[in-house]
Amino acid sequence: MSARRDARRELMSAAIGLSLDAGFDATTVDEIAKAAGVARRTFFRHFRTKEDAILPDHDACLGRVTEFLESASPLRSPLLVIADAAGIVLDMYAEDPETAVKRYELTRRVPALREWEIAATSRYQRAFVGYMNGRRAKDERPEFRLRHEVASAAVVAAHNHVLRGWLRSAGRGDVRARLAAAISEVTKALGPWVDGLEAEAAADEVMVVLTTRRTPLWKIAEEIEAVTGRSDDDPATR
Amino acid sequence: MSARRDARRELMSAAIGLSLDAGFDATTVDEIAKAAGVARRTFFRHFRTKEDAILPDHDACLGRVTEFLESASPLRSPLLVIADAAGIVLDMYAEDPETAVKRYELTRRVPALREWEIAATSRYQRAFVGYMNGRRAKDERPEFRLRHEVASAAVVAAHNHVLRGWLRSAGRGDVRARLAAAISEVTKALGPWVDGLEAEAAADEVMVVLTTRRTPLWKIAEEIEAVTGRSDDDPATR
DNA sequence: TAAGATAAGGCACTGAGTGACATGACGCCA
DNA sequence: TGGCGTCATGTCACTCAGTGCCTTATCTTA
Repeated sequence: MSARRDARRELMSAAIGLSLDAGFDATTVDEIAKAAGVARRTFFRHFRTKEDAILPDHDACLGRVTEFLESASPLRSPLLVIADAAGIVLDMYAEDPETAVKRYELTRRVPALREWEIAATSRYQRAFVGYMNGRRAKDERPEFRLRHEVASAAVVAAHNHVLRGWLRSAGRGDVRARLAAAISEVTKALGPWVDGLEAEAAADEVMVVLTTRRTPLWKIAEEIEAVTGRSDDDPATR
Repeated sequence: MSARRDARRELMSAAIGLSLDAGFDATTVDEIAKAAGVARRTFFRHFRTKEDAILPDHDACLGRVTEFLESASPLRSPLLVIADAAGIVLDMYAEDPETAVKRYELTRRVPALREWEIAATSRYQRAFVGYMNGRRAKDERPEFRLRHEVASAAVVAAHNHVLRGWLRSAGRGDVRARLAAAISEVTKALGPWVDGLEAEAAADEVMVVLTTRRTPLWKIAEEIEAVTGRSDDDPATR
């Protein structure tokens, strides 16, 4: 089992190293396998394609994202939930800045890798749309569908923008903070529009707050804010 | 010259037909070429990849789009300009609904085609971002960059949403009208945010209107509306 | 009609990705 | 200790996309 992990890691770093050195297209799977000390066939046991060996494991990350979405509180604003989900993706990159920067260097240069990455981000976007539609499964008004598409695209765009900026700066600075800032910008513009009609309905909804006698008021307020996704300087609920 | 066009068309319809019939992956380039009555090598003179032969000519369309963007009036709202540019893409599909529906059927089933299409749409999105950044090249405030990314993503998402809906309905109904409606929705939400800071600056700008004595007032008003991208029921300028 | 350009054919080659089968390491149980 | 199943790996052979190079046909223009 540990041998397997090692082979995978060896193959990844060999693929990235050789591609940075000689170019992605000029690097063959044979060379990568040889450099990693395994057989060519083993390469394809670990990675579906050559691109797979270079880019981060979006399959696994998408799994974490969908899991997160499925277990997200139905009380929280959908827009904020998908924003948090985008944070999971960002974390994957932030976990290993050095490799992330190397990968970025390659995706900048190799069209095939760029397209592969774009396809991956679009899968996240589809997951976001699916989640938002699910949150309003009963109400299938087409206006909602459009807004969910646009909101998901906006969150993904903000995420990508922040990520690219961070990678261009060689992985320095606090990405998460920058994402939070960008998301708050997006939320400011899209929040009222996206949960506009839902907010109308929700305004009349009874909300049950379970807490203890001892809990300080500010903490209860904080909880409600986190769950409903609003804050006192939010124009929608001011 | 006409022979070339014919070969290209033959190859496309053969590729689409055979793929619909037997599946994209199970259809080889040899078979497509044979069905079109040309040599295998000729196929690759017309199309870079097998996917290329199935999907619409996004290269050409992207050319039209960038040309349109380059020649767009610098007075018009950037958001509306890219919305019109999205209309150009939609027109490509609307031009031949029957083929568009067939292609949609294939992209739904074949991951490789889906990813190809996604990569194509992302190129449009990059063009939109480039255009918007160009419009504000002097002002490089990062807030703008983010907003341009989000706005472009939103327009593309709206376009794709409308396009998919139309294709699912087998190409019936007025796509352009639906796109206009969706874009107006998006503009409602994003307009003030996207050209927010520019609007502040533009509010003080002197505007020179060149017209003739005879031109009726309503026509001048129409021109100004078209050029500045606002209307009387637009909350931003109401 | 000759010359020159341009599209198409023929052919051989590289390299990604797959399927079938063999081997070798490791743990489990008798 | 020996037999057994499992799982990662290795070996070999194959298909097919995509490319380079050279040849052949066709069409244009002087």
